[in-house]
Formats: sequence, structure tokens, C-alpha cells
Amino acid sequence: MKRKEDKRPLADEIAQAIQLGEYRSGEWLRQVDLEERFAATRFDVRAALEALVVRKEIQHVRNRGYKVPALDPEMLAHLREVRVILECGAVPQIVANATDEDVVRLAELAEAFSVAAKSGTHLDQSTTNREFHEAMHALTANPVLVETIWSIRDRGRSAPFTIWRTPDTLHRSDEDHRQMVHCIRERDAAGLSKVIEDHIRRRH
Amino acid sequence: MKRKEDKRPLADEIAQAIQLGEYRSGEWLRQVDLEERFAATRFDVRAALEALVVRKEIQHVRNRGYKVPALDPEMLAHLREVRVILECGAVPQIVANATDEDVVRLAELAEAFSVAAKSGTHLDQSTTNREFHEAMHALTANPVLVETIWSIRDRGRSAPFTIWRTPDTLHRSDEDHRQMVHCIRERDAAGLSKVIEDHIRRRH
DNA sequence: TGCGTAATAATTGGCGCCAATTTTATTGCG
DNA sequence: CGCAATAAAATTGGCGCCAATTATTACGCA
Repeated sequence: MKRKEDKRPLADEIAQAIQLGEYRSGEWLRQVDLEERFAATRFDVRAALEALVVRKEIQHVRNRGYKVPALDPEMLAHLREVRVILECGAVPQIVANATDEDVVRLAELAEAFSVAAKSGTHLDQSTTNREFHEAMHALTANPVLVETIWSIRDRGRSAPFTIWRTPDTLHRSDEDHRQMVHCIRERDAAGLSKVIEDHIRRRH
Repeated sequence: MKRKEDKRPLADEIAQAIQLGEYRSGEWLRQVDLEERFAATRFDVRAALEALVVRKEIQHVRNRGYKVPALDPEMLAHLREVRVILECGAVPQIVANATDEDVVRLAELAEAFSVAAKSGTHLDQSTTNREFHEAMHALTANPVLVETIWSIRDRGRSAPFTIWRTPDTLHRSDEDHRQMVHCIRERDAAGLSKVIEDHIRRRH
């Protein structure tokens, strides 16, 4: 069996499955299961799992295997705090760098999320949300900052399945995205920081 | 040959060797060499190298091996910028959390660095510097923030061999540490942020 | 002497294998 | 029926191996 010669590293595929709630907190990831599911060799699976351990997205227990860590409230609070620092730290550069075209593009991406929020699948919502934030963070023109932000977000599993349990939370995220676009359009750094911080700190 | 049953993961040992300038930018890390040097099996070496790739501390080139990345000025600037965001973002919690005992401890660690700066080895300087900063960041009581800070610092190889090329730069770092302790003692968040930012942005 | 080609040596990549460990099932006893 | 012990099954961990690839050396020719 040969792994589809494609696109993303296996580690990212597994990570996405975790993000989408296909593996729950505390759940063990069996190598043999992953081999089947992802059409991968054991060697590939093991390498991917090790990478995810380094990224702290999963945990390894010797002789027992790998599992999706339970995210206790304290860890979540730590992750949120670091997100606030990073994402608010990114604001000056986002506001300074955004062109009119960028703002138009962001508005389109916010709209795409809005559509997905109303009538899309969980995957749609996750994808459009990610695309919106990726485009926004890319405005910093600092790839290290972008990947650091995502490394923290991914660890906290900031994805629909864990967050958007109700239409209300979806709606709030939709509204927050619009606010973010508005603040960027107006070059309002303080306003953008506030929206982002509130967005991150909000209890879902 | 069995690896000394000990202390730190091999990846960290290799990382430190890189930090200390034992491998230069652009240099290839030969698996067979590392096996010898670190008394490790090939399996262990390969796992360690892969971990360092995930951590972006080294780069992998297929069929050719692993190498220490050259840090171009642009990448260094990105890393510095993220360090500023993170380390200045840590300031409010450092200042809020530090007890009198903490301040005394930090002053001792700053003094240890001062001694190493005057008459210690590069390793002494690296170790005492790291200990000082570790103690300071630990005051945030946010392990995620601490490890994120270090992941960025380590990528930028913020270590003596690459930074402290002259007694003058060592002296400045010594002075900066004292200033940091002073600001913490006085609960001067703005002052501490400034010292840290200047410290990071300084061209060495 | 310099260049190109072929041969040889060295290194990397990933596979298969099996020992070690853990989990599950079975059996026997009170 | 519940528990403990044993056996069997499943899973993990790391080793050895060799094919594939790259680097180096040797050779021949102009």
C-alpha cells in the first residue's frame, strides 16, 4: 500500500482530524488504525506522530502509544493568554500593511465564513475560518509570527467542533470577523486589538 | 554501544552544540558523526534530527541530509520581532507575580552571569545567561508562554558564540540584566519592557 | 593540465522483523 | 458471580539491513 503521493504531510492530516473532533480528548491514536485510515506505512505514521508530539499537539506514553491530550482549563487559559499576546502583538503590522485590496479580500473571506456559518458543514466552517485568519495574519509579513500563532492555535484546537457548539457562538464569530475587517479598513489598531482580545478570551 | 542513560533528550544536546557554535550556519550534520559524538544509535540520531526539523532549528534536504540553516538578516529580524512581542507581552505578569524572594534570586543569577562574563568560559556565559532568563520568564507562571519564548530564542541561536563577540556586548548584556532586575524590583512594567525591547533589538 | 565520464565509496531512506510490553481473553477457584 | 492467575493476542519500540541516492575518486582523452 503506497501513500497517495500528494499534498500535505501526514502529520498535518492527522492534526486536522483532531481539530475536527474526529479524535476526542484522551483518545488513543493506534498506529495500525492510522495506517489504514490514512493509507500510510507504519514508518510514516510513526514519523507523523513523533512530529505531532514535538508540536505538542498530542502526547506520547511509552509502550502504550500516543493520545490526544485532554485540555484542562488551566492549559486552555495559558494558551489563550499566549494567543492574546501574539495576535494582539500582530495588530500594528496588520494595520500598517493592509492595502485596500487586502481589505476587500478579507471582507470576501469573512463573507465566506458567514455563508458557511449559516448553511455549511463543520469542515466548511473550519476551512473558511482558517482562511480568514490566515489572510489576516499574512498581513504581518512575518512568517515566524504567523507560524507561531498557528502553532498555539492548533494546540488549543480552536476549531468548530470544540468551540462552535451553538449557532450563537457561530454568529458571534461571524460578527467578530466583520468587526476585524472594519477596524483594519479604518486603520484602528486599538479597536482591532480589543476585538481580537475579546474574541480570544470569550468563553465558549 | 548504548547511549548514556541520562538527562536530556538527544535533540536538546544537539541543539546546544549548535547554540554554542560547534556547528556553523550551513554546516551538514552527518548522522554517522553524530552517532559517534553523542554515543547514540542511528535510530536515536535520526529521531533527534527529525525533532529539530519540526522545531525549525535545523533543515532537512532529502537524500542529502540535515544542515544548520543559515540565518539571513530577514529571518533574524522576523525572529527578533516575535521575541519582542512575546517577551514584552510577558512583562505584566512578571511584574505582577514577582515576590521579594524572586527578586533576590534574580539578582543572584544576574551576578552569576556577571562573573561568567568577566572570567568564565563561553559555556559558563551561555548557561548563566539562560538560567537568568529562565528564572525571569518562569515568573509569568505560564509554561506555554515560556516554552514559546524559548522556541523562538533557540531558533535564532541567541547564544554567546553568535552574539557575544566582544567584551563590550557582554558588558551590555550584564548591564541589561541588572536593569531588568531593578525594574522588576520597582514594579516598573514600562521600564522593563523598554529594557527588554532594546536588549532584543540591539545589533550585535 | 583540465574536463568529462565511469567506477567506487559513503550516506540516506524506509522497510521488515522480532523482542518487549501491554491489553484482552480464558480458566480455575472460592 | 467475582477475583486472581495464566495464556493468548495486540501493540509498541528499535534494530539490522539493503536499495536508492549522492559524493568522491580514478581514469582517459584532448
